[in-house]
Amino acid sequence: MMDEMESALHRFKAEFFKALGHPLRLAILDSLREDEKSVSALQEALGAEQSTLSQQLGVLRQRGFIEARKEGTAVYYRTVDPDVYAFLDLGRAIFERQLEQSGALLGRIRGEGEAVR
Amino acid sequence: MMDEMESALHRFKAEFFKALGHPLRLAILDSLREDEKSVSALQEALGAEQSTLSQQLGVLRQRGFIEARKEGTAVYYRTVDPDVYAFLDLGRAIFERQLEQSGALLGRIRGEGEAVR
DNA sequence: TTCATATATTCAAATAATCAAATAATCGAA
DNA sequence: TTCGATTATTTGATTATTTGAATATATGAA
Repeated sequence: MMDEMESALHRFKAEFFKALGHPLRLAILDSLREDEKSVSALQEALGAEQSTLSQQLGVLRQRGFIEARKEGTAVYYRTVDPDVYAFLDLGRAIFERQLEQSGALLGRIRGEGEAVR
Repeated sequence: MMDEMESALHRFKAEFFKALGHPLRLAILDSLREDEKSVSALQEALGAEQSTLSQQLGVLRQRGFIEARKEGTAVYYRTVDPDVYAFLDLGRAIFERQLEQSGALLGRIRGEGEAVR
């Protein structure tokens, strides 16, 4: 039987993965790869509702993925630990293999020339 | 604005992460690190209800993380792509740093000597 | 001040995920 | 066959997550 400590760890890890289990949150992180961005810049870039965006930014901030800097009336978000991108990219590699195996729709996603992450 | 292809990719990736965003599913994967295991062995090891376990095995299988082999009346599950463990471990490293930064409860989890994943 | 802009928070509704009990399906042994 | 063991599926109840509209808050400019 699993001991308590181990399952506590699994609970924490699950929280970590859950934070990444949302399209908009992934899009936000990708959007912050090169530079910090203001909320309105993200809104423009991602085409999300203001309140929705703000809420998902809150999730990512709570879980420690991003942090905020205030400048006048704007708030700029940036990635706390750039290593998450290595992690996300490794995730992509693995999940691409899964898709390939299931003979899936990767072609459409991967596209040609397009630098898609 | 994000184009459709990119957001489709984010949706797929989110599904991938979401599959990992559950304590029992993580425990299952960890349990399958070294060897395949039957459902009843997992049930014993993880202390989960039979139906709950079977359901979560189904999620992991659907998403392509594990696959099944039938032997008599037992079903043995194994990890499809062992590289997911490198991925999970990298995830752990990153999320540990997040915890440390937030001054958190990692000590208790990490324990001494105990090989916790 | 007051106003406009940017962001966060609250709220309610809709949807999705989780759980465990009950039932079904499968298989080997008697 | 029938029985027992193993696993999967269905079901209903519960809880969690997501969404956008509405409202609140903060800040700088006039």
